[in-house]
Amino acid sequence: MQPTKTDRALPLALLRARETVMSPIRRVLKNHDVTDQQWRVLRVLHENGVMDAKELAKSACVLAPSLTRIIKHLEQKNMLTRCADGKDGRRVLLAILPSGAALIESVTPEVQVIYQGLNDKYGAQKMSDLLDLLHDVVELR
Amino acid sequence: MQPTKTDRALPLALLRARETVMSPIRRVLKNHDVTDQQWRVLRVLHENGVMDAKELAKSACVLAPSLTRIIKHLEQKNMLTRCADGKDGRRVLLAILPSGAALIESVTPEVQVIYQGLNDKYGAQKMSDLLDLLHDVVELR
DNA sequence: ATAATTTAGTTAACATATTAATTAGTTTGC
DNA sequence: GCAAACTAATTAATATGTTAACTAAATTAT
Repeated sequence: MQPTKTDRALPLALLRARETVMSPIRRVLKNHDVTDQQWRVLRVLHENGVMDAKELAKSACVLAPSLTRIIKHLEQKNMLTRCADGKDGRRVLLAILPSGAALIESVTPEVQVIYQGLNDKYGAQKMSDLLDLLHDVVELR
Repeated sequence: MQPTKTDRALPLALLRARETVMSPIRRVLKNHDVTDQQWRVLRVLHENGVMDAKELAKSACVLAPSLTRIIKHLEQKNMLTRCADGKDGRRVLLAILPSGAALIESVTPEVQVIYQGLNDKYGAQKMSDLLDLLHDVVELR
């Protein structure tokens, strides 16, 4: 194996796979006027309830500076609220608002269809194997 | 399987895996004053010789507008050259220059070490399986 | 041949990624 | 109890991602 050869380079393979998967999903998100990062943030918040910014950033896989801007943006759209933590003056607590939840619930079924098509074409077993291998990569950290 | 559950979502898993792999590599690249995209562009060009912008963009997995900017940047650093294609006035032909090649050759060994460590910890067989599965994802396109 | 279409590349506008520096609040050490 | 160290979040600066619009060159169709 030649790890530096472009055609067997892991980072590039991960990027290409992500592009393939995200491309049709992005079209759906575009129709609903959200970027995929904004969608990720809202989704995580929808699943987990109230979270502070650090937890949210880690779960949604966005960096803190990006999250600051995304929050600002989503706050103006009334998708989420920001409030200070009473116990720790540094922390910012975030919660999804009804219009944010409504967005999630209207987008999710459309995305489900795409995921299902992907699963059918790719194979459920392979998909599961792939997810396991990807999680193992993250465990190396 | 719940494709919309964040903890089994393929795009997020791909993103997280990429972060894990790229993070130490980025530190190396940072020391050599290149971003990973610039490095990818130079690497592909180094492997393939003269290419036009479209081929390069596809191989390096960067979008055309990004490539335009990256080329401008790398041209100013004398890492590559741009010249018009005689046969097709629209095309731009690109070739790596000695200082670009020198950069690749000085960075590659350091990155090799990181890849090797990753391979050792993760396991060569699993790595190969993962790359195969990722290539299969791209084939779905 | 020439108008219509297609293609390659660039530019524009906005959003995010990345690192570093900064600010404000909290904890630790002595 | 207070200075030092740490932590959470924001701001700043530069580079890239993403879509759309645009320009120029080449192809196609009639």
